[in-house]
Amino acid sequence: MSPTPRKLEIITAASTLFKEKGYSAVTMRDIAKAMGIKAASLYNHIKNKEEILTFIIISLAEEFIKGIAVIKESNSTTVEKLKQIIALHVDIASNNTNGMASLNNDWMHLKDQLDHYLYLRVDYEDSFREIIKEGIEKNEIKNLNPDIMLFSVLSTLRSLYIWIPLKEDMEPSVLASNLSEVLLKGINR
Amino acid sequence: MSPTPRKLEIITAASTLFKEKGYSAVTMRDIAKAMGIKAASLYNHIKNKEEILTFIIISLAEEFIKGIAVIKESNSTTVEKLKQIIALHVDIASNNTNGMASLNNDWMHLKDQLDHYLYLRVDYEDSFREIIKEGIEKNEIKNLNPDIMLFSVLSTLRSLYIWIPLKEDMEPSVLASNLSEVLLKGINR
DNA sequence: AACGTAAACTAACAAGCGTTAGTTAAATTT
DNA sequence: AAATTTAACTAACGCTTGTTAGTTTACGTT
Repeated sequence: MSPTPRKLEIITAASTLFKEKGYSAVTMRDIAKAMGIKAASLYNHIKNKEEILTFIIISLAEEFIKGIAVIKESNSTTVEKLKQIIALHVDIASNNTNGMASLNNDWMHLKDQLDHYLYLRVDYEDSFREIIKEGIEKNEIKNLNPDIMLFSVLSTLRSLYIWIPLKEDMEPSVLASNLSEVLLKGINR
Repeated sequence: MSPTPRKLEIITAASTLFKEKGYSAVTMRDIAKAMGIKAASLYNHIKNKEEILTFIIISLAEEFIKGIAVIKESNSTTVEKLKQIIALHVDIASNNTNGMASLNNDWMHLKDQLDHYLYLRVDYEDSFREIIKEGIEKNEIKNLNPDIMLFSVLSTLRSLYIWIPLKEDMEPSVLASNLSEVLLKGINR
């Protein structure tokens, strides 16, 4: 089940290229060239191109699902939960900026696992929305349209992979706390 | 300079497909099929595939540049300027959800106009950052890291094209004001 | 020393790609 | 009525695509 080291190298090389040009524009020959081998050699380690994309996306999606499940079931306050979600995104995105690009932009090229991915995504968004709604009911956060709050925060978190490489000097923990400040309290004085 | 009606139909059809699968995964035969003609017929109206993408991206980018220039030079308060920027994004995204997908995800496939696009993008972000910094200096908004504020707000605004089609019932003006509330004042109570 | 395996290679495939050339039919202008 | 223009068509091109088959090379185990 768990990939061999060489397979992981292929996935890593592919992730970098997928981020630069998107899945469809990257050829097996591109991936091979980045590793200094020929395209046919890749098939000693992987089944096909789709398997690479599937691994990148599904393993990341499951990380998020596991993360939010723990947060949701904890007995923290809503604000604490939201901060934990922000930290979760900063953590995962920091450790895999390349893969996050595929998760965001190339999921529609999944075949076998497309339905599974869509299920995970809906599940994640539902959990997130639940936490927001609970916070409104308990009067812990503002009573605004939950979908708009979800959309606003999640859009920022999903774009982290673009900005993190531009701010390499910033510690993930610092980024997470600064982001919490902005997302939770706004920028208005 | 301005495209013929038929050329615009091609661009519109292409935009829809580009949003669904990304520029690289859409073939000229796909675009032609969506219009009920043959791929070769497209070339009576356009120079090549790249021209379609270039038109979609550059015309949108220039809309944003023009919009923010007006806002920046106005003598509104910082908070008013920020609300105007939010309204600008909601307006443009509402009228071209498909094209916004290419602007966000397919700009790297530009050739001739790639440099021009990158220039416009930097210019836009600089103007936006300027407005934020000015607001901090004038004590109109919080004194937080300007890059993080910029990143946070702009990520949400750039993702609007994904969410607007899911919320067709919501008026653009209502969306803009709700979004202003969330982005400016945060979700914490 | 012989064997087995892992991982590279060369060569090739069928399918699909963007694009061009030349043709045809209908609509518009002279 | 004749000439021109517009916008579709068929056919084909050279190239690239993902992938397969068969071969070679290097290395650890017997």
